[in-house]
Amino acid sequence: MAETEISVPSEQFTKIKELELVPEVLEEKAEEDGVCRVKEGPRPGELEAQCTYEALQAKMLEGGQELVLVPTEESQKQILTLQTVHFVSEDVELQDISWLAPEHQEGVQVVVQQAGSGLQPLLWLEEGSLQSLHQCLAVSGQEEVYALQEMQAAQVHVLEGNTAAAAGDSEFVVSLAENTGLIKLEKGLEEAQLVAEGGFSGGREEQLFLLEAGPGDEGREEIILTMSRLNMEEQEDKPASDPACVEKATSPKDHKKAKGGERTFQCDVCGFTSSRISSFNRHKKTHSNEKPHTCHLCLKAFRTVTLLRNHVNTHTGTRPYKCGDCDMAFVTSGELVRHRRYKHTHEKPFKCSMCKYASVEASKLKRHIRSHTGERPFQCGLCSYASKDTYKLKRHMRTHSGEKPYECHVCHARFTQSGTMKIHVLQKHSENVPKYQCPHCATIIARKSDLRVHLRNLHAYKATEMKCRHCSAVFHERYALIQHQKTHKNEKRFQCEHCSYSCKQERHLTVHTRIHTGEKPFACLSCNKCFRQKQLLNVHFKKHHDTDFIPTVYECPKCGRGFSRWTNMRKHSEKCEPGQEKSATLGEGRRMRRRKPAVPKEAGKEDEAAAEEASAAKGGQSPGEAAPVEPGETMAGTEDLDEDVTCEMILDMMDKL
DNA sequence: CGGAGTGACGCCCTCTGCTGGATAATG
DNA sequence: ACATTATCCAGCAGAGGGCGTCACTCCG
Repeated sequence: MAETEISVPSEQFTKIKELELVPEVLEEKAEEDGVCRVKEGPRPGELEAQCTYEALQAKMLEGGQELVLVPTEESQKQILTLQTVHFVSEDVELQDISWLAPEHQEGVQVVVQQAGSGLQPLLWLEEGSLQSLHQCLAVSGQEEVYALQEMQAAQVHVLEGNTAAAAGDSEFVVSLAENTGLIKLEKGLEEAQLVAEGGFSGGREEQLFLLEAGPGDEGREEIILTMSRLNMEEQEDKPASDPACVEKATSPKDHKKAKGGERTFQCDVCGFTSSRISSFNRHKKTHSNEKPHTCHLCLKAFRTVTLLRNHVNTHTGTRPYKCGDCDMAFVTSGELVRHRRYKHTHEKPFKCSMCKYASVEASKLKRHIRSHTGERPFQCGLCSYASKDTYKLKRHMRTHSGEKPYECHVCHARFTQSGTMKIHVLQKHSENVPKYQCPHCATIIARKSDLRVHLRNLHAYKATEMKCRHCSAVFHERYALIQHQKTHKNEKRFQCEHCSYSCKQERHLTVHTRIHTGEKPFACLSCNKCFRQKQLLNVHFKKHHDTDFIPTVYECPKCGRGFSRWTNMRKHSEKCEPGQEKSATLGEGRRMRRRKPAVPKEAGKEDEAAAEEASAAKGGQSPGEAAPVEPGETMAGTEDLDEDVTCEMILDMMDKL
């Protein structure tokens, strides 16, 4: 006897699950396949009639799990999902169609096509006179194709989402699906069992069909036939490895007489013993991968009906376990208990032995312990990064793929993490943006993390002393140092030895001192004229020796007179007679040539600089006085003169020149 | 046989904090 | 004009919460 069991590959399960068998999706897929959809499914009792087609096309879909039957007359589609089958006789020849009655062999073609790594079963049946389902239906395994007639018994689940079961027992309907029917087409031991489960006898013999209807709440119109193996315990020729015939698999020596004369059954795998055959059978199934209970929506298989029901509930949204303290509801009692621990009782049975951490779930404690041990089991395949859990690795992989799944709904900027997007929206597009006040100073910072940087940089205690650049004071906190140095800001601490001139910066005093020394270190290469400052030399050179030089001119908006300095123009403009304004564009003075104007930020600074300049001029001599020149030598502090002072002086010189 | 309880794995989320580039302010 | 510094901002990772799902055992 041959046995073929088709397991549902996880990949396929995922794919089908993603489709969720939503009608629209299925219709799309149907159009892609060029296959029409059933608009109204057959009633369970009409299975044979529905499966009698003038031309029947059956092929495996998605990894060999489905047969698509395409009737030509009604342009309808049925999907047969084949699970596990058993065969009465020895394996049949793949291309052998002798299993068909001679009168039906004409026009039938059985083709096995190669697909993927293995022999992908692909069955095409083209025949015009088949009269019944069992004649035209074959069952394919991983590498073989068999006729339905070769099977001793099989279950065929006919799922029809929008059709009420014709004869479904209410208990059975509740236990598997809302609309479930069962056709029993074979007499035997299974009959009693199936009838007990809500089946009913159909009109055929030698075949066993279980017809299931889908939930019917999603408007599904397609029909899915699911074929799965029945409990074949009574078959004599079943292999010992078949978990369904565990009693057969247990040798007679395993049958022991218990007290009172009852037999006990011992598992030859783990030694488990039971006096009840039902318990023993159930235990034996734990050693096998047998999953006879298949979800008709996603084809996933389960070992027990309970598991299947819980799974189906995930499709239907049925959540029997409702929380008494909130509106949440769950599929299983375990989920409810866990939810209550998280949200209501806050019971955390799993406690870390190394810290105070406690969790609701053991897996969370296990994950937490990795933060102590440093274990990083999840290695990135593209770099050296390894994470402590799968999600972090998945999140990390976005750095390689460039994926930015989170989009700002306002500006459509994209982000790699939801948290980043959230703070972006908060800071950029929200009205009440939270700010963080530094507890040690008046600084207000937009982000908490940046406040921490601020505290670290400005308010943290530094072991090394930080000296004031103006005096001998030392500080251990940078903010205190800065505040202290500001007190030196308006001090004119640099006093000229030769006159009453004083200034705030040493470099200004250096320039001033040249007035007394007569030093003019900057000589013009074209005319040998010497200057105390490099900038003055540059201005001279541009004005007298650079033919391309066009000086910046600020025009008075009232009279149009040109000034090289904006401040001079403004002073003039204030005294200029009104009514002579040329144009509105000259309201603030016209700039020429100069791209970045030396417009002062504060008028006070301008006045302050002018006063300083006046002070320097008052205490010294005229700037045109000659001084010895040392070729190639530049005076320190003259190349980076403060704009507030030096530019004013230079521009004033330009006006004078 | 079914339900409860438990464990395990996975997924997704939030909160948090650090980092470094960009930019503005300042000297 | 330039250098330095503070703040802004997105990227990224650590840690943990909460739920979905399923397998398994125990018990009535």
